[in-house]
Amino acid sequence: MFGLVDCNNFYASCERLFRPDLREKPVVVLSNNDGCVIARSNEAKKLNIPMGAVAFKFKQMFKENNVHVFSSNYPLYGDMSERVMNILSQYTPDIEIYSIDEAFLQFNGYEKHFELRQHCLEMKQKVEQWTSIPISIGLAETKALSKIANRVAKKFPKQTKGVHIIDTEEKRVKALKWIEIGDVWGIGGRYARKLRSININTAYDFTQLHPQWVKKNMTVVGLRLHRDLNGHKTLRLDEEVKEKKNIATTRSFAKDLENYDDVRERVSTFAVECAKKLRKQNSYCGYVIVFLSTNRHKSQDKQYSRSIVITLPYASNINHDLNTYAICGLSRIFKKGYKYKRAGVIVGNITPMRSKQLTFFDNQKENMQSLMGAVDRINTRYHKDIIKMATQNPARTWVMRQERLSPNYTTRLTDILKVR
DNA sequence: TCTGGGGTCCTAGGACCC
DNA sequence: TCTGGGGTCCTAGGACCC
Repeated sequence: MFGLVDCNNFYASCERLFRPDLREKPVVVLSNNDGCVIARSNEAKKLNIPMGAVAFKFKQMFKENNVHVFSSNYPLYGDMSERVMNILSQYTPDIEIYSIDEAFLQFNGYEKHFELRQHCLEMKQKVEQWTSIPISIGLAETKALSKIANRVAKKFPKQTKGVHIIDTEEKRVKALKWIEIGDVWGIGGRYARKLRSININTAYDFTQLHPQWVKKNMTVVGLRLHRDLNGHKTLRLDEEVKEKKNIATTRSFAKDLENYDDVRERVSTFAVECAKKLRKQNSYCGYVIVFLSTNRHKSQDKQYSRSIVITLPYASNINHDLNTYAICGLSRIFKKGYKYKRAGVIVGNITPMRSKQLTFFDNQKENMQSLMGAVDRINTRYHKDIIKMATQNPARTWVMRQERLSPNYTTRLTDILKVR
């Protein structure tokens, strides 16, 4: 059996951990730059605050309804996620951490020793006791079905106590007929529209389609889903923690930027951040992509958006290298006369450091790695990046708009809760 | 004033090889 | 009238996820 564990309203639940006064109160968490709503407590959902609601448009509404608003606090969420995953992995060795708030579990041979539903109820209770994060669990014979079982558990908490198991054909059909096509894992907006246009409205309708039609119109990805939903184990548990294939650092700016130097400063910072992420996973990258764009929401402004790929002469993860090539890319795509809203650096063709391909010339100097090591250690110790590239103007402190940031309760000594 | 950020996989088609 | 067959690699674009 597969189990899918999903933390309920994860970010909002994290914000409530150290704020017992917020229990049963509407809580929302905003995206970077406090742009839009990305998590809502049940009470906030009841107020009909939609996912993705634009924060400034709802300001008044939040005030009138005493909605507690938070900026996103990723150190807190990341740490709580790790704690939850650790508890889950005590219940089965077979676990795939699928996202910050979700994990697939596999239970092989448990039926001989455990009543699975009971086992999961205990697991759920343990997670809630140790972390205060409420979770829902879906169980079924395939991954895609466990995902659907999870939705049932979440939608009917009273009847299911947060754990739903699809273990009969009758339950499978019932769940598939209940779930709308657009809510199925793997069916996004485009496919949902296409399927509805041929009168496929539920997951069940989808399972009745001919496999060849699915393959032709939705590629093998759709076909795998089709098989999985029909109860044929197709998608497998992916336990391996893989090195990333791409790493990105991208941001919207709090204000529009028009000057080349201002945009260059941002791109420089993004490039250095990418280099840092690469070193953290012991990899090099082979190319750097730089992109920039104007504000697509302001249709009255002239629009411009471009990206460029710069292939490095040798694989690298050195601040200086990535910075140089990123700026070189920017200089080729930057055009004067536009109001820029967003830019980013993406690195790719990532290879592990242990298998570095040397070139005839241009090999980076040995001592650069030790220099980067020292920079990382110093920057970690002082919490912020006190050593920067000169292109990252230290006088300019670009801060993200984070007006309602909670403390790093669990990851920073100075933020630990005081108990008098 | 104000609309997020970071990922993956698959396919078709072009360029190239012998 | 008329010019093979079998490959690989790379990239852009389209779909999806949380």
